[in-house]
Formats: sequence, C-alpha cells, structure tokens
Amino acid sequence: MSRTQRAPRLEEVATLAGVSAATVSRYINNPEVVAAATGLRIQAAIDETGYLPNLNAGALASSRSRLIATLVPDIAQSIFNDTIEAMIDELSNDGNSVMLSLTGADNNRLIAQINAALSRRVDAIILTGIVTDAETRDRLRSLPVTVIETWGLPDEPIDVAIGFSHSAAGDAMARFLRSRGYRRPHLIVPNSTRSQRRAGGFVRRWMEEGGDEPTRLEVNVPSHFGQGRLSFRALTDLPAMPDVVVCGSDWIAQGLIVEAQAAGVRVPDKLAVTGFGNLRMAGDMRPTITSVDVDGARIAREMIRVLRERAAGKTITERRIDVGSRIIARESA
Amino acid sequence: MSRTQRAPRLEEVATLAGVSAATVSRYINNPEVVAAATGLRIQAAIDETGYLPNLNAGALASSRSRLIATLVPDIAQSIFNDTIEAMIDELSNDGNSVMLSLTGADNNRLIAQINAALSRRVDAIILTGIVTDAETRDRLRSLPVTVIETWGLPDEPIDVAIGFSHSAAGDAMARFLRSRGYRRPHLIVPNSTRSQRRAGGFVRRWMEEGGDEPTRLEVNVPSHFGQGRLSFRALTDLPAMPDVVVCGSDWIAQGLIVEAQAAGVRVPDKLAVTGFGNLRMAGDMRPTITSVDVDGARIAREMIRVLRERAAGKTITERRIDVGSRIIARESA
DNA sequence: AACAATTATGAAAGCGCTTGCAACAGTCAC
DNA sequence: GTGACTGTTGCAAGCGCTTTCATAATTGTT
Repeated sequence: MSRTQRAPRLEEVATLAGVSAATVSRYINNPEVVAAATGLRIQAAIDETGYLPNLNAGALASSRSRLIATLVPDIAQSIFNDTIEAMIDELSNDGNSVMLSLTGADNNRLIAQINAALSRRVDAIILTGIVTDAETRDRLRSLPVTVIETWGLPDEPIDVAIGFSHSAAGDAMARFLRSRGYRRPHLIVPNSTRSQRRAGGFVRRWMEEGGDEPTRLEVNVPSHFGQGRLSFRALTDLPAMPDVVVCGSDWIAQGLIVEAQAAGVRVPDKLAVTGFGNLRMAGDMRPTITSVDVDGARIAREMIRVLRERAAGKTITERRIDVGSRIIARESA
Repeated sequence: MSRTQRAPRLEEVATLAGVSAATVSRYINNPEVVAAATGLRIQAAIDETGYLPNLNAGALASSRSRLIATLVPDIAQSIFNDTIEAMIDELSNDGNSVMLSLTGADNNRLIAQINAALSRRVDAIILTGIVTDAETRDRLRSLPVTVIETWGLPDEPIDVAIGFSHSAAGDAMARFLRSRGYRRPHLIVPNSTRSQRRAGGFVRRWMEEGGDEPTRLEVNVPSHFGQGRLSFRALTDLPAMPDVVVCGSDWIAQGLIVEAQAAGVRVPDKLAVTGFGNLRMAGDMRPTITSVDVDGARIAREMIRVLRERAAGKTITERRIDVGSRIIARESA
C-alpha cells in the first residue's frame, strides 16, 4: 500500500482465494460459518494482499459501526483517568474504535459532541461526567443508541448506569472517621452533583451518629492540586480548627497536605486528611493518603458486558449496576 | 428520532426542501456553491427533520473520513495531557472526530492500533509517543495517510513532525543552572528516547561550560510521583550530595520535593530541583517548581494547519516544525 | 439580439461492504 | 433410494452518501 496506490478491496481478496466477496466477508465477521479449508485460503489471501477491511463501508452496510463515543469532562487532571484508560483498553480489545470527546462543563459542547457521535452512527455513547441538563437527558433517552453513564448511579438512568452510590460512599467515610475518633470534620466539596451527593451522605450519617454539623467549603470543578493549598489557608477562617479534612479528590488532599506541612502543621498528627479517587499518587504521597477507591477496570468490564448483550439483541434488565467503592485506609487519616 | 425509527436521510431533507439530494449534500459540505435562497430552504428542512448526516456513508463516498487517530502512550499520568487536550479540541472544532488509542510501551499494540485506524480510513494519524521501531516507521511512511509526530523533532520524520529539540531543551537547562551557580547536578532520566536526548543535551553543554560530568539515575517510563520519592532516597548512594536535581518530568520533581521535605532537606536551600512539562501543578507546588514549558496549544494549531494544507492537496514543505520550549524559572531552582 | 460565460441544479454512477435468499452438495434416517 | 436436513457458498440488492457530467437558467458582452 503505497502513498499513491489504493488499498486492496474485499473483491481482490476474494478473487485471489477463489471465492466470492460474500464468503470473505463472512470469514472476517463470522469465521465459524465458513468451511475450515476455505477459511485457510482466505486468510492466506488476506495476508498476501495486506487487506484491511474498510470499516466505514462495513458500518454503512451493516448499520453497526463498532464505534463507541466516550464523552469525558477533561483528561488533564481528571480523577476518572484510570477508568477512562480501562474503558478505552477494553473497548479496543473487543474490536471497537473509541472516539474521545472533551465536554468540559459546557452543555452546548456536550450537545455538539453528542451530535458528532450520532453522525458517526456510534453503537454507544459512554458518559463519564454527569449530564444534568434535563432536556439533554431526554434527548439521549430518545436516541436509537446505547447510552452508558459511568461513576454515578442516578435514580433514573438515561439508559444504563454503571457506578456506585456517592451518598453511600460519603456515608461510609463518615462512619470510618467517626470510628477513628475524629470529631470536627471539614468538607471540601467540588461543585459537581456527585461530590455534593457524597457530602450529603457524609453529613447525614455524621449527624445521625451524633456529630455536629460539619463545616464545608465549596470549590469549583475541575478540582486540582492548587485548590488544596488554598483550601488549607481558608481553614483559618473557621471558628475552630477541624481535626480532619475530607477532600473531594486526591488532588485537593495532596495540595492541602503540602500546604499544611509548609505551614508546620503535621499530617495526620495535627490535622488528618482524606481524599477521593485513589489515584496512584495517593499511595505514594508522604504521608500516604487515605482515599476511596473505585474499580475502574470493573466498570469497564461491566460496560463491555452490557454492550455485548445489546449487540446480541438482548434486553438489559439491570439498568443500574453498582460496583461499589472502598475506603483505603492509609496514613493521612 | 426514537429508539425504533430510523434516522432521516439526505433524500428526505431534499424532498422537503424541494431540491435534489445532490444539492443538499452540496449545501452541507460546501454551502457557498448553492444559491442563498435554496440554502435557506434546505436549512429549514434540516432543522425540521433533525437531520444528522451519516458520516460513514459520506466517508465511503468521498474517501475522506474526517476521522483522526491519536495514538498516545497513556493518559493516567501523562506529561502530554495538556497537548492531547488541545489537539482533541482543535480537531473537533475543525470538524473532525478523534479516535484515541493507548499504545502503552508495546510496539505490537501500536501496530494493532495503526491497523485499526487504517481500517477506519482515518485522514491522519497523530503520534504523541515516539515510534522507535524502524520497521513500523517504514510501514507508516509507506501509508497513504498523513502521519504527524508531536513533541519530538526527529531528524527523519515519518511524514511531518511538530515539536521541539529535546537536546536543545537540555542544553538550555544546563546553561540556566550553570548561570544560577549550581555546580553538582544530578539527572533523573526516564528511559525514553526523548528524555535521554534531553539528558544528552544537558551533559554536553554542562561539560562544555567546564562542569564535571553529572551523575544520573535512570527510571522507567511512564514516570510518576512515586519515582520522585524513591529517587530522592537514592541520592544517598551518590559519592557527594548534588546541589540540584534535574528531573525528567514534573511528577518526578514533585515526588522528590515531597520526600526531601519529609527528610528535612529544604528545597531549594539545601537542594534545588527542576521538572519538565510545566504541568499546572508545578506552579501550585510549594515551593513552586522550575520547569520547562511546551506550548501544547501551539502544537495543536500547527497540526490543524498541516492537516488543512494536506486536505487542500498542497505539498507540505516544512516537515519539521519547531515550536521550541521555554524554561519557567520558579522557586525550586 | 445573438452569443459566450457563468452559476445553480439534477441524474446517475459509484464508494466497499453486508446479508437475505436461493442453490447446491452432502448426510442421515428410514 | 427417497425425503428431510444441515452446512457452505454465490448472487444481487442495498446501506446513505459524494461527485462527475450534463443541462438549464442567468448574466454579461458586443
């Protein structure tokens, strides 16, 4: 295949193997239906010509594109990156191509990217950030395409959701810190629906267990290291110094720890800190950061399972798939 | 468009607007060739039907897919993430869909992903990691597709390269540290071609300026925070303590600073540190990290320019586009 | 007023696959 | 030997667009 000459077509492979194009197509997409001997001849012809199927043509003819759109808020400093990587890997291994779009926080961009995905006739749209706009949710619901929401577990999924209960995660963290004897938690809450929900779960449980209402600071998403530093400084504005800071992401936790130490406040002796997302860095930080782990690989696997069932024409009964979350206790709290 | 009913086709829009399908196609792809009044009617019909073109069909018919493959090593802890984001944004805004594949360090995966991209008949393949395998480079060279290498600036690009000279970046850092009065640099060098080249540039300049040969530690890619911590501990094995550690990435620099501070070694008073990549975190760290900035947005813009020229059938004369790099002097060195 | 040049549109032939249908050759049970 | 299957293959009709070529309508030129 040189820069000038055209790529070989199915027809050429067929001629070389002495069969019809239809049979070659069957061999490629469904090898078990062609006779073993024929298959061998076809494979030889494929190898000889260096044939690579034109999947655009295939998609058009079969109305199955094997193209999956993943819409994520960002990748520069995302807490989802491990999950995104796992998803891309699994999808690729399962014979799909992955289109990646960055939505930021802008609903109009999201809409444009949904349209772009639909124009490619993707088999599925994977959402990592949460779609809050009701109209967009309705539109997605009406689409002839599989929509998988990940990380969250909304009451009314657009189609299928694979994630965990954020309020349960908050609840678990409240119990954990309570049992460790902390008494004055301070929450640093990114202004995203899911973070808010975790905070809600935390506060509810905390007060049910007899604690005082925690103080809190809201920060903008995407959350990042720098916010942690600023958040530490803001602690001085509180009526009393907290004994533990519950951060909405590991980045914030890391920034906060760095700033605390620079200010001579020892972590966790003087101030405990927890993060969220269990990034690799959390285990490497000094002190290591207590965090909440989400099994991104598991989310990816469940996603493949759902996609396969859909492709096989089965009806999905379980529309909310809970993969849970786990507190990873380390040195920082 | 409900879950059951088919998407509207060009033909339907055409009928509604009272023109032929050809004219609608022209309006969509090349609006200036259709009469203004006709265009208005067509747009109304598009809006009414909610028509979204089937780009797979379009790609097949025009043999231009407007699909771009970007192959990156990873996204979880990548120093390229800002560049990748900028590229995805620019490509999307320019009417393309972006396929993202993760190559890891495995050449076989890379080959599989190149084939996947070719099967989609992508208009271009964007490489972020460097392709070292000679056979793969030759294969890519022979392909009827635009190949853009980014970040690096190889002597013999596969097709077009947009990046900067890593050895020049190393050279500049050597001058910078020398002029600041440092005398015993220690290099932490990820085992990637480009990092090695930076180290090479550094050492050459350093010794030319009369310095002693720097000590060095090789670490595996992808580099990450944890390596920085370990690298600090390894400093005790050196014959003499360095006065500055030149790290192959900001992650390593950050990890090293954290570990140094935990050990009571003040940065930069006792030990200076530099990073690479100028991640947002570098400016937020305490102390802020002296780093090398690469203008990812610029790389993305140049990429679009090249792609456009290719699409217009022009011959690209400038096959190595140097966007340079800049030392960002901060507190850590 | 006649002609050339320009602009706007339509008809129709693909682009390279997939797949329903039909045909044919074997296999098997009786 | 016959009929009913089963397994394997080919034929041909699309999938929904783009684009060449031809034609019609308009404008400009002399």
